[in-house]
Amino acid sequence: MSKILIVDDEPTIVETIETKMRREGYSVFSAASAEEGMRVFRQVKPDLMILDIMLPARSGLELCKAIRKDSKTPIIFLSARASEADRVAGLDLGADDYVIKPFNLSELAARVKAVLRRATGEKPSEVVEVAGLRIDPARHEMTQDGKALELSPKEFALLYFLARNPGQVFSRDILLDRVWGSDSFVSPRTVDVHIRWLRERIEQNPAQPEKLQTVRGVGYRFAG
Amino acid sequence: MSKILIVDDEPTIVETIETKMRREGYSVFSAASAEEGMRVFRQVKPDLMILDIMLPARSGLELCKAIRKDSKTPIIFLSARASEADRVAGLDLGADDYVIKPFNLSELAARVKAVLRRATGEKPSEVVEVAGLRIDPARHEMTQDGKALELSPKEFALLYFLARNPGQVFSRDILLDRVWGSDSFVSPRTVDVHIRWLRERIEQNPAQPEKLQTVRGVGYRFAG
DNA sequence: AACGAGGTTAAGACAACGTTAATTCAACAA
DNA sequence: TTGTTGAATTAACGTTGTCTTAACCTCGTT
Repeated sequence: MSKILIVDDEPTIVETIETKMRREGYSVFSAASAEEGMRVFRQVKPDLMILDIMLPARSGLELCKAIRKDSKTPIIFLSARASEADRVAGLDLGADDYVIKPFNLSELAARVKAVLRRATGEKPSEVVEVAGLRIDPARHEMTQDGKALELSPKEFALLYFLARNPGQVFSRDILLDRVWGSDSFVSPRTVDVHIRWLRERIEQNPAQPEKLQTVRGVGYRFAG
Repeated sequence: MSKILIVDDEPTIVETIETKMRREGYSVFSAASAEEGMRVFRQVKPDLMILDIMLPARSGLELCKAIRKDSKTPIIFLSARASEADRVAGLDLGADDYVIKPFNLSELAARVKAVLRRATGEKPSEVVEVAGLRIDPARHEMTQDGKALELSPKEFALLYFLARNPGQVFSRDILLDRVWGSDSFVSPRTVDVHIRWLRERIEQNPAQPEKLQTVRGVGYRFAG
């Protein structure tokens, strides 16, 4: 999950944001000054920064400038009231967004999500073509020899993962981790059921699978 | 050398842009309101305008409309976190480009240059034609098999966005970001309702949509 | 044959979606 | 001002599809 660095000298604010962001599933780091912020930044290389404009000694704007020198890490500014001067300065330094205090925590979370999506998630998703299958995540479409097939979300995700790594065997645990996510607690046998449904759809004879193969005692693999 | 007119009610922003543009070698004029902007426009006949959408009293959009009545002067809109709806409204009125705050000054300069270069040249027609629909944002008109249909602003923006990217699936979150704009905090389910209304209008049988398809667990897409 | 691993099936829990209606808000007219 | 209209948003409710689990079955190995 993404790492977020919060830089603000007011402990209560840091704490509030920290709690919220953790609950949203991010790893959170924090610093109370620009100097400390820079140190932590270098150490943890966060995916996004939330930065108070008003900081003691060196301002958040300066920190932003320093960071922008050698990184494109997205930055969201936090500013006490809408000082236009701050805003303009923020624009010029390449802030990705700004939030005005007092702010709504959900609003901040929404902006974090949006900025992270723009920063990381805008790369074109890759179409996988293998064994007559064509899997296009952007269109969420799967075709076999030209014919479109309907898949449920989990089926789609599982097949996409396996087909992207043809020939490689994955244990149920690994599949759960990679396809379901590391925070899911489902029985490994759940995988079996989804494999079965996939076979039902893409195998000529589901009883003798050619594409989705079982490796006894180990797991499953997409033939390749 | 080209003359540029900036219309924005925030002095710091005007000043920032002004400095940059002078440095780029343009003659710069400015105004703080739509009325003043109109006056200055008539006087100096600028080669390009940079126009804030949010202006006191009469909006930038109205000013744009007024100016477009008797001139083809290129206009670049400046908008706090532009939404697709704003953008459509802007295109509707013949804006030449669009810059979203917070923006990068160099980026703005680059766009100014680009717009001036093709000032007389081609403007890509933004009309989308797909599946019997014809969507023309410049006229804010939509026809299905030749028959005109009325759409609300949000409906229009949403349909335009989806139809412009046929086949691609968009999550509710992304649609909110791209169509509503990143500064809106509406529930993702709001998208559902607009989709429903659109289906009501453009689908033969709204219960079995052929154009606006649901991709369960993911989002919506325009068939294609 | 006994065991373990995987296959298969069906039922219940749950989440996602569709739909409607109430509410809020802005624009506009009287 | 007041009333009217239309758009947008949200909550509530009903419906449907998906996921998960557990029980049982089959097959291969020892």
